[in-house]
Amino acid sequence: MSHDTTAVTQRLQQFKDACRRASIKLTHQRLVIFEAVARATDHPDAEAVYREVRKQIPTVSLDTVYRTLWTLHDLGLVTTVGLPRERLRFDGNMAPHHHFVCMRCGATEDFYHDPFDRLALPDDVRTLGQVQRVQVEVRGICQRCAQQDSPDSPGRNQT
Amino acid sequence: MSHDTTAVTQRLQQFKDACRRASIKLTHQRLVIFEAVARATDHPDAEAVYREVRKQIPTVSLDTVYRTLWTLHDLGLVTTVGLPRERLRFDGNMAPHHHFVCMRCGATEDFYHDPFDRLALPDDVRTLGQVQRVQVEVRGICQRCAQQDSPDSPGRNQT
DNA sequence: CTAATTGCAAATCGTTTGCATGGAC
DNA sequence: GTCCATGCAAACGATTTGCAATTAG
Repeated sequence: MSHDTTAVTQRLQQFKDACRRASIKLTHQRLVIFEAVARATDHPDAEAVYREVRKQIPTVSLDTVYRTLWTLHDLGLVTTVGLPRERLRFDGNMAPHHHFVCMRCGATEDFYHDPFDRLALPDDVRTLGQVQRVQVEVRGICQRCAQQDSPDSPGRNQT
Repeated sequence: MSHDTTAVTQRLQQFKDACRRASIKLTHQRLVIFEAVARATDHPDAEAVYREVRKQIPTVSLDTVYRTLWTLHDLGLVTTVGLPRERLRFDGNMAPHHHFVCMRCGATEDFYHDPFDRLALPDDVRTLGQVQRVQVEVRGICQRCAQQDSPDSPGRNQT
């Protein structure tokens, strides 16, 4: 299972353009790493990308993969599932609620909105598995971070 | 800012009951730790809970906090933000999409559903910060894990 | 009294960093 | 030729584990 091939090709071009614009070097490893994440549909962790990339570049190092993934993230070409650079967080609120997550500082605010508590799921989701809970995740920049628009945590802040 | 006090008291009772039912010991540290997470609204990490608990039990150890939080998680009294025991995952799919996340194995599947791409946010969310993206997170147990209903990863699987 | 739980210290594992070499521009 | 990017190895930090002492039931 992979994303539409044309889409990937298109995104490859996007990547090259982005490199030129950001004037960072378009290296072989970067290209292969980007292709690996762009093609993947399973939200791979760094190790998984590493394994994939090694098929083409047996000498890549894991840290290059990490560095490149963050670079792609900074270019806005890749996202993280959940919060980037996060540690384990616990939530003692068992009532139905939703989250506003600050992509800069990681602050996570609860909010309540009944309509979101009873979203109608499309049927094909049911085929994926047995649903336990549905939550809306709003990503953005929180008030505090938005104000001190000066870099709170420089770089790595896109979506 | 803390949750409704009555609610917390109520949950404390729930906790005691849960302990009895699960026949695990109701220790002082467990009680205080539970109260700390139940009262918190900021999705604390283990360290934050630890700091809070130390105010009442200066001798607790951080690992007891971790162990207890997982116990609470297993009892279904506490959730994690994002996936429990997760590592950093990347997502190369920049098109609007949503996630089905398996709470047992961590597999994350994309799904597409236009209506979810244009959910109307309640106004009070705007006050929290500048919104960048809205995503629906469906938590559950994926097909594969549901089938092999035998413990794939024993314990730590509720929501 | 017994088995579960705690606190401590050491181990583990994912991720990051410093530095010298190599490669893109 | 210059400076950025890579690979290596070592550092780091969050989380987990083994073990002996302690305590709830």
